[in-house]
Amino acid sequence: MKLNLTTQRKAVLEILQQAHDHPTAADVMDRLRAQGHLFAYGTVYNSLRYLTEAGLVKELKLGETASRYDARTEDHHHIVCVRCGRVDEVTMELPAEWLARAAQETHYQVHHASVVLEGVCEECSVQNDK
Amino acid sequence: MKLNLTTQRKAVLEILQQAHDHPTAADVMDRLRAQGHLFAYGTVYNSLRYLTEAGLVKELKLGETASRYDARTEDHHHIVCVRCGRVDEVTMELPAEWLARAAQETHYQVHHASVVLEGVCEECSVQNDK
DNA sequence: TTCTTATTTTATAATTATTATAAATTTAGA
DNA sequence: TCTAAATTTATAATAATTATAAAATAAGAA
Repeated sequence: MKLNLTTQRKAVLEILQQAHDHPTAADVMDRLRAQGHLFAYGTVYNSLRYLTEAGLVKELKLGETASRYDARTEDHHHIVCVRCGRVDEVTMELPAEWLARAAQETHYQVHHASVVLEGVCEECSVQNDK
Repeated sequence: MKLNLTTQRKAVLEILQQAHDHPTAADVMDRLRAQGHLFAYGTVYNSLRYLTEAGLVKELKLGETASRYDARTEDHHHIVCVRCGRVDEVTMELPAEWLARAAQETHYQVHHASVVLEGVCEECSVQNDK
């Protein structure tokens, strides 16, 4: 499958590559608009799906209602601040030994692991340090 | 806050306690109907939220479109079969040392961890063992 | 018990995130 | 340049869930 990066797909990808947070489709839409790009909503979703299937971005389902998107495609985990909703990366991998034991316990072939941590980010715990 | 278990809330709770899988709201609705209970959809959602807030059940957001519910309230993780969608429990805890390192890396106070594994369940890998 | 108030259920409408559809536009290759 | 394929657009549809307001039920005070 050859890659077909149209103007709108490229613009969406660039938004994600420049983003330090993990924007939702609606966030991407807003940022495109801020750059003067007025694409159809469907096109943004379509682009996000295309880029995801092409392996250029990852779709994150962190238990919120909306998916988030991430241009960092190396496998990694996430941590969500329960106060402000901010999402950060966790680059550490789960111990292979732990995964092996999980496979043993469940009798599954384990292909993939995703960890979502919850906690309070540094900013929030400084602000509200009661 | 005192617990107010109405007929409908009790019925929903019992469905979840008897379930070996991890039913969605729609599944719960179906099983209630199969028992002759015809509650309003909103009531089922309302009951699920009530029971969740009361700590009697847990809401699982595993990256599918619909939430699943679990009457097992001890903290545990889940594994999803990518072939058949079945969900099983993983009772092993993450190593405290791993969580501590994650806290250090992210500068978060980590409150909670949830692991979702993906793989192929025993049945599916036997069936389709190409 | 009866009256009053609070809680809950019900039916329905509204909302949110997302996907589907069909026409119009753009792109690419013959 | 012509034709076919792919893509964008605008809009409608869908799925899961929440909100609303009226009706029903439960609980407490008199």
